[in-house]
Amino acid sequence: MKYIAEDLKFVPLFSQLDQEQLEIIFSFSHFKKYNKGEIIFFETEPYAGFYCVYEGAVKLYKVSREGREHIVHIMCPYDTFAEVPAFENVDKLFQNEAVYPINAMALDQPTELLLVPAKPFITHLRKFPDLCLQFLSTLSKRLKILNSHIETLSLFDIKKRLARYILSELEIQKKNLKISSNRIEPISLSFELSFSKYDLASLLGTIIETLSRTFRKMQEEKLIEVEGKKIIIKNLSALKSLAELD
Amino acid sequence: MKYIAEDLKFVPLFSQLDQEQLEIIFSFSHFKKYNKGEIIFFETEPYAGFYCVYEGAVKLYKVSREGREHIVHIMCPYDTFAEVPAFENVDKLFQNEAVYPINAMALDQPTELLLVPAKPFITHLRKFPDLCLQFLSTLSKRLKILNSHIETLSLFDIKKRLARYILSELEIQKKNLKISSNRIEPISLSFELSFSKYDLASLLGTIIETLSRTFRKMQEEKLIEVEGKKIIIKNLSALKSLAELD
DNA sequence: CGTAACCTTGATTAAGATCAATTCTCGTGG
DNA sequence: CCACGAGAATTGATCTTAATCAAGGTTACG
Repeated sequence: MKYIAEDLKFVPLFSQLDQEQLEIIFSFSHFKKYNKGEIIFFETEPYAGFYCVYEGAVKLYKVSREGREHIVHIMCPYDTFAEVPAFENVDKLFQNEAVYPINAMALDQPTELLLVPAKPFITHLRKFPDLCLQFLSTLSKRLKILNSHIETLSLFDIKKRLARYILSELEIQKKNLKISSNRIEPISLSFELSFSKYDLASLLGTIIETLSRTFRKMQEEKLIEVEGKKIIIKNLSALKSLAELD
Repeated sequence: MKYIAEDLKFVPLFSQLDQEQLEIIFSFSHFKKYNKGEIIFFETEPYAGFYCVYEGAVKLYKVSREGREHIVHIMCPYDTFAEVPAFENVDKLFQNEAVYPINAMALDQPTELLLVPAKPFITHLRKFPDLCLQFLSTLSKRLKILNSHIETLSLFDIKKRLARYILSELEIQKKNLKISSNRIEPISLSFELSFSKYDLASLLGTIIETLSRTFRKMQEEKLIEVEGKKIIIKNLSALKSLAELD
């Protein structure tokens, strides 16, 4: 698939920019294609720039010395990631001392990303005050997500974490429905996992065996039903109360 | 104590601003004093603006329904906090729908904060492109800290978390020494806890009993020595290797 | 000197990780 | 079309870590 500068408009980060500004950013950026399981960058690798997902999905994850993996984020189309080293310390960036702070791996078969090289981008950024504000908003949202991730890890057990995850997926689906259809559709109480249960376990800060047992418990309690990758919500209000979101 | 506009210069966030800009921000901001244990704001409370610590310390924390508390951040002089709702969604902000995302409590007896009201601030922000970039850098650093917090919670046991905390305190001390003294001083291998062990436990995602036991174990292994609030490092390299930072 | 907050220590329990054995699923090639 | 094998997922038994419960000790401070 061939993309053009206008496609950048779908990226929330760039949605406020005019055609000319988009062309500038597009001119020094380039597309990269990855296969499932392919590494995009490793932690501590020299920083080139930030990425924007066009197709597929990307997991951002940390690995402990013993090899245990924890997924911090899963990025979907039009999400941007790895902006932090671009802004954190501009001097460091221009001295080529910035590094990626995390590992990134493609999750889907054709994962297509736009790489926006940081140095030309930062050089242009001063000219686009609106883009600055947009970035502030994007980073603020990211901070909020990370805060809630910390809350989840430190205060909730696995069952509650899973309940929260299921409800958040439902929310995303609701939003997507609103965008894609103009007629009123009944909100579906089911969704498909878009990645393996292994990755879901890692996202929830646990391991696959524990996740499997937790799914079983929640099925026994008639909260949900699991068929392969499909999750069907059977008792929404009980799920909300379990997740402490009612 | 009486502060003037120039004092804002010590705040990294405002360090690049000129006198006139500082005066503007100072003109619509105001100081607030808190006693130890006093609440600064609760989660979900309507958002007024962000804070800047002048004196004392502030803990930012989440509380679970069962009453368990987890400290996400401890803010010290010249740190700013609660900027996120100002940037996250400007429309929401001006419709008075923004709320604080976390709880904040003063930790020290006289805690003095500057409250910068968000609406006038955002109105002015467009005129200060450098301040935007400074905020991007501040939020990026915060993101990095939160990422490492998540890594710590999900991949390290309590002993490793404590080792990491001790080493990070040593780093902060090293930095402060560099700033405050122009002669070369030997780097001290001890420091004072600046808050209670109860709060330290909560910061590390555990409870005070477990923290107490962990301190004892680390003393038995001759890694550190604990005398009240004073922590003395006895074996730095072993501590680094435990924290996986060597 | 007395009380409250802070901290330590021990015994017990519970959540979740680890280890190990199967089973399920799906893509590939014969 | 079936067989094979690899990766994904389930299940059970056991172990480890850290939380909970309970009691006592220390410190700070009016």
